[in-house]
Amino acid sequence: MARCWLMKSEPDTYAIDDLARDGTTLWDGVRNYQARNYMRDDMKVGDRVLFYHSSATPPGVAGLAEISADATPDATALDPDDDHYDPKATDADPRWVVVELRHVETFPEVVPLATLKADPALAGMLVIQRGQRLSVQPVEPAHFDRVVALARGR
DNA sequence: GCCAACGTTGGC
DNA sequence: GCCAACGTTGGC
Repeated sequence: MARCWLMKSEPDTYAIDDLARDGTTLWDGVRNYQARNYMRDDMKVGDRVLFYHSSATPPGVAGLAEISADATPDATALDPDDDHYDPKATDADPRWVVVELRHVETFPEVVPLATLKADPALAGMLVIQRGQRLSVQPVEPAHFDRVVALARGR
């Protein structure tokens, strides 16, 4: 059974429209161990993803994606010229991973964080918790489906 | 721009 | 191993 996830991106850096244009993208630059462990250990091809715009107006879920390749080493950690370079990463122990995301759908309108917070059906969803900064989060299937329904105006 | 929350680092 | 200091995230 495919799992469900929420992945955050600042649209100024990489937005759902960029993913729609590219088709697929390598999700690089993650430098948080919990997020990495989810990507490395639990994400599998075919998993469903809520694509979330953070630090946006408004912040919220902008569309859907799916995992199109399992975790592989993150080359940006090994590149001294890259913003995400990690001097502790080596070829033998790359430390960080990427997964590949494929665009599935761009919602007609972003489902705002405020809407998620106001929906009783989404009580307990991680992204609406105060102080929840994790950029890769597991999502319960019922919550995932509810967000999709909200995007459809239902 | 502010600030709360959280993760990481490094001295001890 | 503790914990203070610092850096980052991200909503508002």
